Amino acid sequence: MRDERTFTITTPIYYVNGRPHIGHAYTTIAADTIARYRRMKGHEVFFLTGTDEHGQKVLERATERGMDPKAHCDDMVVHWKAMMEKLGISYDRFIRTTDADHIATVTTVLQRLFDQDLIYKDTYKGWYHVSDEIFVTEKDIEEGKYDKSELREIEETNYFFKMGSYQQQLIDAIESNPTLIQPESRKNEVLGFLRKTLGDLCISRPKSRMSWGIELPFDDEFVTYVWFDALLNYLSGLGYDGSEGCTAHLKWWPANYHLIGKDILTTHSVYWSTMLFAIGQPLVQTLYAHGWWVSADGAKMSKSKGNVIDVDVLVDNYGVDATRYFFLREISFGADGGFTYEGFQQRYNVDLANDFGNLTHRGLSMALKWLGESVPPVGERTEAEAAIVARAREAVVEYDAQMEALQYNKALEAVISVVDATNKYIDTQEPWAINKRGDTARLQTVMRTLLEVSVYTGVLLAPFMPAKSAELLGKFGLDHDDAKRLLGAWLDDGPGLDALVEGAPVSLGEPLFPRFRQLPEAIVAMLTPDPTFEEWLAEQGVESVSDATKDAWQAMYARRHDEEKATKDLITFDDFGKLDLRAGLILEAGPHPKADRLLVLKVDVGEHKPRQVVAGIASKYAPEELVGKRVVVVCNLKPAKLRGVMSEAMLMAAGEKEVVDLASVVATPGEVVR
RNA sequence: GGCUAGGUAGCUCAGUUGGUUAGAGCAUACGGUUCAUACCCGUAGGGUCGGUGGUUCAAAUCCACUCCUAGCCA
Repeated sequence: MRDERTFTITTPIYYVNGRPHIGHAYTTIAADTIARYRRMKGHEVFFLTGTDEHGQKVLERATERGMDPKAHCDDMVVHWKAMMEKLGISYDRFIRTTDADHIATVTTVLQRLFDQDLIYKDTYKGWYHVSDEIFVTEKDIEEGKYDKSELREIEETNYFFKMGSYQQQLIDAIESNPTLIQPESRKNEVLGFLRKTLGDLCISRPKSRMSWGIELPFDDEFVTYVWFDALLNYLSGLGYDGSEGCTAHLKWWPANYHLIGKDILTTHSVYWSTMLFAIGQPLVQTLYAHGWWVSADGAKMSKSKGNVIDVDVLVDNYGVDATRYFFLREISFGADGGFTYEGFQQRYNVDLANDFGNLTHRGLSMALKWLGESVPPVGERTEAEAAIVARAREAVVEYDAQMEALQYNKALEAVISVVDATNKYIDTQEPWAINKRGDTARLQTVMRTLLEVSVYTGVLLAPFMPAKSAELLGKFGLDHDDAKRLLGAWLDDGPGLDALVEGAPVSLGEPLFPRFRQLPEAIVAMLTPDPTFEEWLAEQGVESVSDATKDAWQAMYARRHDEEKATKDLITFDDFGKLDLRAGLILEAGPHPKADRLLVLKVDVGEHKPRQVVAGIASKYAPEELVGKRVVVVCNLKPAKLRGVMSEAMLMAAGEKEVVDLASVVATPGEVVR
């Protein structure tokens, strides 16, 4: 058994035949978060990820581009590393199947298994589709899926791995080790698969058909087929050289977790496990197959439908930390999740802006305003503080257990529950009232509690939100080493909410997560399908256009495109007519009894009695300077109580956040404005 | 056609091995509060747990059939 204070986690290596998408990002974020957590716990971590670069599709793409396959891969890998960078992924090794050490390992393993008669050569007959370069089944042919003139019955020789001989050993291993495949339902799925007879695995391709791969050491007419090559990265990436007596990888192998998407469950649970049997290496401790993010509108994701989950866009608009948080918070790791941008923003606003971000900001604001820019003394704690401490202690235990089980959403729930409890605590303690009556000692205790909770959340959220956590802890003069130290102490003895040092400087800074009132423009634009010329042509049912008519088509496309853009967000004249805008004259103005920012006005809008209007303009105008001012009033807005005072209309004013100026028109009160 | 996953409040979902009045968040309504990012706190309404049948003292949970949705495969 390996040292428990080391931790190995892997993602699949990603096939470079395309660009990274949400599926890759999701697995990688999950792996990164647990890797960061284990490092914080003081464990030695090896986080392995990388790219799978051999095979037919990569070769095809390289050929299309007129490039050498390796050069093509070098080019593609840039996108994958950029994704990792953007998502803040702290991998320890980025392995490529074209790396020399990996190729050496695969070669050694192949030779060994061949020498042990675990790989054999066999010939089979099949229907080969010439232009698609694949073997097709009898059934496909019966169903008429392929053009008969393209099919040729050929005999092909390949090498096979004796996978089938390990069937029973594999079933036994899965049944005797309940944590080998998770979640539970996946384990049952694999056992179901193993009820059928397990065949042997074809592990080669003749070079004449596909040359981009690792050459078989015992037959230079063949290369290794991708799975055998790719799966071995989990060992080669950890230093395994393929020889029987190799021990270089044993510090890290067996890995604690292989994280995979549910689509590659069989290859990992069956192919990889039997390969490990053959090689004589222990199986991974846990193979964890997680679910998918799908578009919540039920439709398959596609660019033209505008329902693609674009991680880049999320990161650009909401930040990398919020993006990481969302994917791990929203659903249970293992289950599928439905994604909408509205849902994302709602989760962001509720959890991050309103609850967590606002809590830290309001706590700091109060403390700085009333007690100055340093950590106040703890003072005497009452039951209320004891309850918060107790909640924090419970939450750490829960958090740690859920993190270890990769139940990220539950770990986050535990942290957020402390945030919720603290918001309630503020409500019941009413620090503003304590401040008013001048009870400094009590105020210090309450403020200190709030600051301590901020530190607490900052530490526990660090694996999920490294940058925001650092920003928050920085307000208290703490860094990641402090976070590590604190976490260690809390795991041993429980948190006491006494991490800060009295008198240490604190600063307010900016709110961590600004609230979003509307979806960012970039996202709205993306959600509105905007077909390219080619897509538009296809929509018109036009398959191809001659050069002669192309200009005309393009002009038509441009015209339609502009028209659609111009009409998209327009309202009709009728819509506008619904507004009852009138000239008004302010007769009276006074402060709102219960809100500093509001004023209560009486405005003549030409009716027998003036309207009462509550307006949020106290920051700009004193009541006395408003009397006599001529304004524009929205008269058919549904009346609403604003902090207890009824408002029967609204003043029009310039200014997005703060009022800049009131709209004014010199006319008899009641005159229609349009 | 086969396999897999799912169907629980208006929305998104929890519901461990069957066991009190089926929960949470959001949304809605009402109330409280002013420290804060128009935020926070409280209360309320709202569900024949897809349907039918069965096992059981007891079913959202187990079984059978069935309808619907999604994905995969042939």
